Amino acid sequence: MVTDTQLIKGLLEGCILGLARHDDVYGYRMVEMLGARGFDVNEATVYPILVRLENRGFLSAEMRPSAIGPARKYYRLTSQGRVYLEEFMALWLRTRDVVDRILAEREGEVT
Amino acid sequence: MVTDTQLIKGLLEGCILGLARHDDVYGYRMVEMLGARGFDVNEATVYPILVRLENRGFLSAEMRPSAIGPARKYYRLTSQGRVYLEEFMALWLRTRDVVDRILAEREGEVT
DNA sequence: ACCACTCCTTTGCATTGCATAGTAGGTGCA
DNA sequence: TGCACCTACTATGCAATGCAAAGGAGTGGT
Repeated sequence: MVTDTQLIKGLLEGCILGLARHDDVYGYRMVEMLGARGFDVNEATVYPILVRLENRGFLSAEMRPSAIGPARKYYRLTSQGRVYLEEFMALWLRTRDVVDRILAEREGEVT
Repeated sequence: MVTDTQLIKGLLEGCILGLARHDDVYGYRMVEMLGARGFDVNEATVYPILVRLENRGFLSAEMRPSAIGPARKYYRLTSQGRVYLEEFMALWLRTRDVVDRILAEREGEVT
């Protein structure tokens, strides 16, 4: 499982917004989804991020009853959140390419 | 310039090891190299990382005189450091792919 | 009554990047 | 000599993040 605490700093926020892009999702479900995709993260990691994203206006929340347990807090991406997600994705692509380039450099290519 | 404080957390360490992979490099030069590759980082960010990597045995240091200024502290990747760099690269590739997959998901692909 | 599962919340800590500031060696020009 | 200007490393303190640990509350099975 991909779980280096330092490596995923800052990535989770964007990934969580990404998960809520198409459908409303509740926190516990996000933990499961992230795990299924390779991010073995803790609930105590995801929930504070959701609170933060809601406070910043990137997610809106709504409680809905569940048939099999306590009520769920469904999160929906706001229009502001959509803009922020776009910015995050652009930043991610650039950062990703910089790292890839540095790690791929061979002898003699150094400048 | 790619400079989201949170996004690059944990990435810099591996990138710095990567820069010292083929040739001995001194700290000030690394700041320049990172900047040239798209990471606009501060000296106060790079030097503590170098100290940390040296203490952990991943880099070895040696002072050498310079023709144009004060002596430079050249860092060389140790065999331990080489192993650690390999591990970092593997972790990076996995993490990168997970993020890419989450951000690329379209409606209906959600599970 | 007890346990397991689901779902959310809070507290406190370790790690990291970095702004800020300081120290110091060397060159070149007046 | 004095001074400006690079080069190069070091130290302090803060903010943001992930997360271990713990708890609470709802539901269903035995």
